[in-house]
Amino acid sequence: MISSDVIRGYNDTMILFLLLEEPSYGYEISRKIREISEGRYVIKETTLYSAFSRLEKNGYIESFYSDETTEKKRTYYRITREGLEYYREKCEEWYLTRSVIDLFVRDRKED
Amino acid sequence: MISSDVIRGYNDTMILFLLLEEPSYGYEISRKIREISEGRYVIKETTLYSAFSRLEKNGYIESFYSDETTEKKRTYYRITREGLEYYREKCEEWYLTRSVIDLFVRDRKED
DNA sequence: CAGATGTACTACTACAGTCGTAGTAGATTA
DNA sequence: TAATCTACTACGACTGTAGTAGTACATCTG
Repeated sequence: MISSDVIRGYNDTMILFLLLEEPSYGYEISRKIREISEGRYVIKETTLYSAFSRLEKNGYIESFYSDETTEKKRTYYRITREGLEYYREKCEEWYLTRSVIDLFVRDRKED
Repeated sequence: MISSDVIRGYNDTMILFLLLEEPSYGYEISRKIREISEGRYVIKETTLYSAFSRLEKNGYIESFYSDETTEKKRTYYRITREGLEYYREKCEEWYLTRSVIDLFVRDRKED
């Protein structure tokens, strides 16, 4: 399992990625991350909800309640225009970061 | 410029990578990181020195002073067996992490 | 029918790594 | 002689994540 200290800074990006597809809520996001990563990464609840509030505070996502009264009371989130913009920036940043770290991560001595 | 929150957790790995080549010291490590990354990443002094002390505390590097008395007083570091081990683990972790983040970083909607 | 499990959160505390700022001090270059 | 380079150390602050705990309702299982 991946230590989340490594993914730090990309939880927000993953959440936004999933919200691009459709509005969603905590538990579903969590489940999708686990599924997409095939269990390699499982986001902690605290991390997830603190990410939600941070993203909302920054205007990258908006919360709302489902119209259907039959449904369980839960908070849904949808991505905003600013959120999409931010997501794209993070993607660019990721390519750059990945290229830099790749330079330092390879075997040098074989002993 | 890359946000250092992203590389967080890989500063140690970069330092160890450079120490694999030869023992070195703060300023040189800093310079090499800047050079290798072609200026895309510049490690902060405070980050660097706190990484040194953390790595030494964990037994991944050892400090020593140069024999040459003519040389400027500076602390050198060399990587230990445990450091090499740790470096290898971080490399493996990186490949895994990279593969996971890659799944969430790609354009989904083109609007 | 009860109890376990799944869903959907909230609250609070703690910590590690990084940042910003500042300061020291000797060596080299202009 | 001043500016820049080298080689650090100290301190306080911030952010994101972790850990722990608790609430509450729904659904499945024996």
